[in-house]
Amino acid sequence: MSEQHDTSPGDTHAHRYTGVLAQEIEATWQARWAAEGTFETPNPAGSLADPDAVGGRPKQFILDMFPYPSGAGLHMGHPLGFTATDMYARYLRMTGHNVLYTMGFDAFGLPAEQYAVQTGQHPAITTDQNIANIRSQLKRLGLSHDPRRSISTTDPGYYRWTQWIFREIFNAWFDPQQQRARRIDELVAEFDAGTRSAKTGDWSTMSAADRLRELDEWRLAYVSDAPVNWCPGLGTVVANEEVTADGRSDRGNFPVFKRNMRQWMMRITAYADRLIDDLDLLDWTDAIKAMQRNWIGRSEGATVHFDVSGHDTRITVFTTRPDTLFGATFMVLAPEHPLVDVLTTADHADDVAAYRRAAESKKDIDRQDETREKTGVFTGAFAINPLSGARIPVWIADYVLMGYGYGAIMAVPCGDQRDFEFARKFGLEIVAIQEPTDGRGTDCSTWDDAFTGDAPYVNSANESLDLNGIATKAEGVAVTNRWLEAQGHGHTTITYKLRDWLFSRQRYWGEPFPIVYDADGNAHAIPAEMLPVLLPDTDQFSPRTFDPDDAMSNPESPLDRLTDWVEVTLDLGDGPQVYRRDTNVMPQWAGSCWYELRYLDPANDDAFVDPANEAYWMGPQGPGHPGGVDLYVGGVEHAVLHLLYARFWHKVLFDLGHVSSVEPFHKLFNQGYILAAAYTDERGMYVEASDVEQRDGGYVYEGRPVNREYGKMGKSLKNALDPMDLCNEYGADTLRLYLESMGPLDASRPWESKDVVGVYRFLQRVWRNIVDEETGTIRTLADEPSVETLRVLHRTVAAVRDELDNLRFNTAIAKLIELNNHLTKLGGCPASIAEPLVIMVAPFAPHLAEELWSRLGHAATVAYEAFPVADPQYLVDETVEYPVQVNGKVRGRITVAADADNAAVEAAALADEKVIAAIDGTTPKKVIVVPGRMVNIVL
RNA sequence: GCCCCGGUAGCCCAAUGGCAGAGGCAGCGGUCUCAAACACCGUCCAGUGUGGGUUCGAAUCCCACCCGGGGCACCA
Repeated sequence: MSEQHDTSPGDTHAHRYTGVLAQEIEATWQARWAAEGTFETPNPAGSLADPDAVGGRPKQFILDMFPYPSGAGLHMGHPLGFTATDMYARYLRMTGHNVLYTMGFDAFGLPAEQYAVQTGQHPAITTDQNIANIRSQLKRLGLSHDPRRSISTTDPGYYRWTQWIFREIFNAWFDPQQQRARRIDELVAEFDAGTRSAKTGDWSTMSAADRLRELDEWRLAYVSDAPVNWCPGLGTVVANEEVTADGRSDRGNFPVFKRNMRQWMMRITAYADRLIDDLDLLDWTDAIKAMQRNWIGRSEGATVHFDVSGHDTRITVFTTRPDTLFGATFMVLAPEHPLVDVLTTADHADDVAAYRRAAESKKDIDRQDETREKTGVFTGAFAINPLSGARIPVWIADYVLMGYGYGAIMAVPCGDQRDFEFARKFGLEIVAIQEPTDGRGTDCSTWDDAFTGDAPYVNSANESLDLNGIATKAEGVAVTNRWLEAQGHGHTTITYKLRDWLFSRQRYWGEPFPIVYDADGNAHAIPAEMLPVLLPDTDQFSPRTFDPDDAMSNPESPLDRLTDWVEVTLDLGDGPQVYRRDTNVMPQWAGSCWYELRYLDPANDDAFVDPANEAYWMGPQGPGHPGGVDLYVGGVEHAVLHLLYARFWHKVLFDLGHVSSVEPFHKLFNQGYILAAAYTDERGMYVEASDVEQRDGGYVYEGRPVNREYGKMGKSLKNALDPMDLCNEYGADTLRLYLESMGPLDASRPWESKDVVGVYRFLQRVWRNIVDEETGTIRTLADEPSVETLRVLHRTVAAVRDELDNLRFNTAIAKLIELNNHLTKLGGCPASIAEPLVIMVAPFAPHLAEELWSRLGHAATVAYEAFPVADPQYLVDETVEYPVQVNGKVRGRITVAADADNAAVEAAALADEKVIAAIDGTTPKKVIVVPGRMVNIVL
């Protein structure tokens, strides 16, 4: 990978476009772009304002998911997305747009902290070094960023505003009637006026401390003592979204335990409906929308109350199938359900206690193993089915989860597979309440599984409710819900899988909370003018970590140790008092929840963004348009976490009047992964892919045969390639072109180093068609281009525009290669074609294009030259060749004038010799003429 | 198990329901070279995962299945 595609010493092509020349050209133009501020983008307002330069141009805000500045630098996935957005941004500039395009760094987080723990070096230092390194790598790729707008989430000038937004969220509540966030003082005013009742008591008689507690019940950011994901191996709690399906931490892969702890939460659940509903406003793929809908998990059904025999209490359940209530033959509580203690009879107490102990000790991962048999025990209690009046047994079982619905279910074994299995195992009653449509009959003892489809109801009537005869679930549900509501047994309900967002972490390298506690333990937000709360300096970066399996350990934040910092005297309005600082830090997601907004106005000290700049770059583009970034490109791995959190913050900012856009990211495009061959030895361990040799149709590593597979390029599969190595060998323009020509941007594709030479040859031919390889002078052809050449040119112009408008870089590149191949066959490029060619190449290979543009005699950059427009007269041919099919098989070809009508085409087809032979005297039943396409004769 | 995405030449990939091929790689033949590499010129290569259906006509639309990738999952 280190050899360069250079001319050998004896080569006479002194001016051939080689890897070495490419790098010289690239360095020259990168320096010039930086010196001239070529890609600085004007704002309508504020410190970057230049209203004249903004002009009447339409705007486009093109955004990449910003990278974590890893010590390893960029990996190949980064330039894949980044060059795609760069090509698009450059194209948009050449089509008259004011383009905002820049790059920042998501620089808080675990890796820098862990590196600091290992080396003793402060994470701020390594972070700065890594950012400097990545900036130079980005520069080498020729990305047309506005360098003035670059930010890092770790910069106090940035996280000041992250803390400020947290403060806004803390000082806001969600009004369920208006379905939006409002300021907390408006809630206080409603309480004072008596127009809204408090949740925890009578506001008018509450103590000051109780009133603070009441407000905490409403705040969008609040401290809660609730089950959280405690990860002893990391020494911190983590969010639901950071726990993998098998109950381990996303980072580090340590076991995670559910524990009650006092932690900061964000009330994202209040926004569940809007987060689902507003997906309809977005230009995202259905796949990503489905993932978000899935994660939020809105489920419509009913709450139903069951009386308990001999108790003055009711068991409340959530069900999506209230229409099957007549079939509820038992109930199941989660083992942790608070009613278990109340309901369990003396003779079942030992069994229940033993079962609860066993369930408690199980990790989530064990409880989620779906293949294992159902378990459970009877409590001895009986509930009353409100529809049938039947006495039904109450069990506990760990297939019912405390964290969903009410932690209790009504079991309808005939209509729910889990309940069916449970009933079969423990011999509980199964009654059919529908006549299954598959002919299995209504004797459930013969059934193999539950029946869940639409079917007429049977056995489903009491004195005041009759479902029998109804044939659809939808109607059955509606009728039952009306009855439940009328009888006071329940009501329609919507539940969500989405939980509130656990927002605090017991780490060092993150944003400190802008929160202090008074002597009574009440939380107070630090006034905006006192921000930022700087992350204090220390050389003890590590939280206390524990045995990964020690579920009962307790978090200890690194900031707890800094007693001088924790105790602080502030005047929050009641005179100077001693406060205790919050010692948590925010999760890494915080900084990425709003970074796109800071790009708009990065140096603003008065606001996180000037409203005029937000409205210009991200405001709604018309009625019904949600506003937001015009194009957001990044990996699908952020489908839930980042995108959900950022949407939530944006909506809060919208509700509070800080932004005009309803959504942050209008169009989202997910790039694919770069895959590469990876090799495993006989133990199944990955071996260094670059050291594997191909031999006799097999693959060998250190003399031993290895297996080839494909996987995402990266460290873990030992198949990573450094993009900078490619730049060193061929130059950045070749790398850019190769990455985007491999396939559509959203497809994952295997890297094949041997294929890179294809696009490299293309650039070499473009160069050779314009520049003499011996002398370095321009060698375009003086002759006017033929009509045929003009047709190729204008078809290419039209096609490249169309492909780029739709982000199809691979086919756009193919069209340019086609044009260039045509020119190569001519023996060179006619002078009048050179400029449109160079302009069209510019978005893809900007350095090469700048160099050619300059050599063609232009002093200014090509970056703002108008992209060619196709002349329609060259897009149509004078004649068209039609294939003529007889019964769907091509039997002949005719050439007719392009403007011939269908009758003329048909006549010409029927007159063709080969067609006449194929028809063989029969009279065609039908002749289909597809204008411009083909003729089909049906016999 | 459920939900997405994909399956076209040896490989990566194109193809508004209309002649299966735009582009690249590899292969093969040639030019250049003492020879090679680079470069250049030319050229071979399939019936679109499988089985049905709709249609004058299907890679494309519909149904079922197979394979690969991703997400969710005892969510009531």
